[in-house]
Amino acid sequence: MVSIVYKGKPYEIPTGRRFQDVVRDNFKENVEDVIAVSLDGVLLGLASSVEHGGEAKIIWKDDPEAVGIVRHSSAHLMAQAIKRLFKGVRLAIGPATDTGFYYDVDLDVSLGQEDLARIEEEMAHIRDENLPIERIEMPREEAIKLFDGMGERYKVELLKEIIDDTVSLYRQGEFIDLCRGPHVSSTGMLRAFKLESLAGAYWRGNEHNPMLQRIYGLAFPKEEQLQEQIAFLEEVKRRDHRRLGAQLELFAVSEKVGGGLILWLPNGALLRELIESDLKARQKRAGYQFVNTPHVALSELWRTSGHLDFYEQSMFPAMELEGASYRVKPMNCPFHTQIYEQRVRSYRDLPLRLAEFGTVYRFERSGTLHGLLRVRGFTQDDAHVFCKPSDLGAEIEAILGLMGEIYRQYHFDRYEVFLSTRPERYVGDEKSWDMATQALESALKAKGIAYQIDPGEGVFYGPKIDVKVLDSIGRLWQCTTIQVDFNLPERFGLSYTDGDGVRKPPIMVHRALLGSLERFVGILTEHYAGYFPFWLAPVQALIVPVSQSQVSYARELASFFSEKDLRVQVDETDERLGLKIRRSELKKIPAILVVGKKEEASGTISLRFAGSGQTRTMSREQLLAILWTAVTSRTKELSALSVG
RNA sequence: GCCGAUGUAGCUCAGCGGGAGAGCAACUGAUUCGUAAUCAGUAGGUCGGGGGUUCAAAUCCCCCCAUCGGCUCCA
Repeated sequence: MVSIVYKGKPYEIPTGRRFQDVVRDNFKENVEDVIAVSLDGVLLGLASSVEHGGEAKIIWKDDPEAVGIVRHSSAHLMAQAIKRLFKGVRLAIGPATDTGFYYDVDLDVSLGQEDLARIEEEMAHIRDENLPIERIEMPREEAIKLFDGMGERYKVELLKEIIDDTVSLYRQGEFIDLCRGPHVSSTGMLRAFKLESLAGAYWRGNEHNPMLQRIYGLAFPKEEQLQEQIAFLEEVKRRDHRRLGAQLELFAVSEKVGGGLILWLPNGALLRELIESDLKARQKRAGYQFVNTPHVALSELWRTSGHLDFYEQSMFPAMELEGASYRVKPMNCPFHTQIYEQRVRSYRDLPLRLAEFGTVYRFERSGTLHGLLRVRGFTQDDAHVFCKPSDLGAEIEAILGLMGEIYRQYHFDRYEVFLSTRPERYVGDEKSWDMATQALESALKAKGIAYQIDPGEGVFYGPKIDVKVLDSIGRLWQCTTIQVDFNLPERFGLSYTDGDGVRKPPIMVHRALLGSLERFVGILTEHYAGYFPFWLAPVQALIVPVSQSQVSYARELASFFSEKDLRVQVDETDERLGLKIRRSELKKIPAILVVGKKEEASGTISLRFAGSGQTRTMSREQLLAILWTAVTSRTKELSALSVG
């Protein structure tokens, strides 16, 4: 007998009794809605037996702990369905994910989309069979024999690595799987699941191991949550920058040019130019000087910098010409060290902040390319700050400040900060690493920025701060990176003369605020779902005459606004108003300026806000004031501005 | 790079051994229009590229390229 406290009341329970019975008979709760029990904070399935006393809490469907259990049980449900449909399948692992689960299986035939539907159907059958899910404990050796007999070699491999003498298995109907649990108490409790996609995955994530077939599914305790997730995925699809990029004519990739190489179309190039000139202005104000450097350099430079030792697999191969060997640049830093070297530097020159929109090329495996987000050629908003050790903290703080300022104007209100420490392969001594790491950490603390440690994720030459912004639908995107480097200055023999007349090596801080401009435009497109704020919109306003007779009035207005540096076009096509508005809406032009007989007679304009469809009539001067406010204030929604 | 899928008109897609098609976009004409699709007509394709099987290939097979979903990788 042990004592279990539930809702403040103690119950005397015999050991060995299953929690299912305890919940039903002792606690008098409806087992149907119970996912699991938490005993002193440890999750136990209803199929587990009572071993010791403690404080019990029931995990209901709505509880946050329920979701992981449901997903894990859904993975078992799918595995069972697959075993029924495909003979000779060998199961690998089937964990829960952020939105559902997956199971890796080894199968002689390759699965197709139709199989997914069949498996899902079979899962529904098993659900309807409402099979009880039982927990079985047995000696490890016995379990090995059992799975070996079933031909489940991956399970055997896993079992052989378990240290415990006793292992737990879960059984539902004819299906049995090695599993720590907990699980829901019957297959009938799994109501909300949907198979998503098929993928290849290496056994244990190692590319030298056999490739298994992975089936992804969504699973939630409740149907509404599943529907919400499906809606979210549709929203993600709607915002896909590749789709919007084509629709809004921002960028293209051409098979004839090559994968991962971006062609910026006029609209995208304009967007990029706006972002660049804003960045340039802000950085100049912050004491940066802009430089330009070439796209290739002698291989020797990359030898000196250490890239050929640590980074070669990401670099394009060498070009041999006139007995010299050249490489296309994967980074800008070595060039900036050479700009530093153009003069004898004194402590009075520091900090020296060299910035460049430097286009770099990195070889990415073909399967990893993805729109603007993963490319082979991209432009970094790069800079290198050369400074004295005593300046380091202030420089990092200044960078963090500049970063926050820039994020705000793109309506990224929240971001997460990661501090990456020394990786396995690194250059330099541990003492420098510790100093650099500490400098980053204290700058974060001084700025009051919360951060997480990312152990071993630093760059080979130093620790770094990575910043990921949260977009408007809650996704994280890596943008800013700030890396401290004691190594490169040493490799290139950089120095400055200090106040005491001694030559000392400077510290170099590598930093990119937006990261890559390609990537950032991709992120922005998804963040804004293609509805760029007024100051960024490639075409800011489209003047639409109601009929051809207002074309000259429309042209007159167009030159009025163009002279005030607004990007305005006139739709002169001989179409109905409805169609012209529709086309403008599809292009996501923020302001539609409708002019008909009435407007022409009164010298006014009817402003229609894209998206919302609201309209408001006003004079050209009033409109100009609104539009200019939208530009200077970086307003997200034009309609949010009230008439001045 | 690996696993799977896809590649047909500018875009979205149907056709899957025997006439290369639809809608939208484009162009021409009619219409002169009041806030998300006016009507009619015209033109548009080496069916991703190459090789093979076949009397005959968009369709079947092989190789390559690109894209998509993953895996791995992402200093």
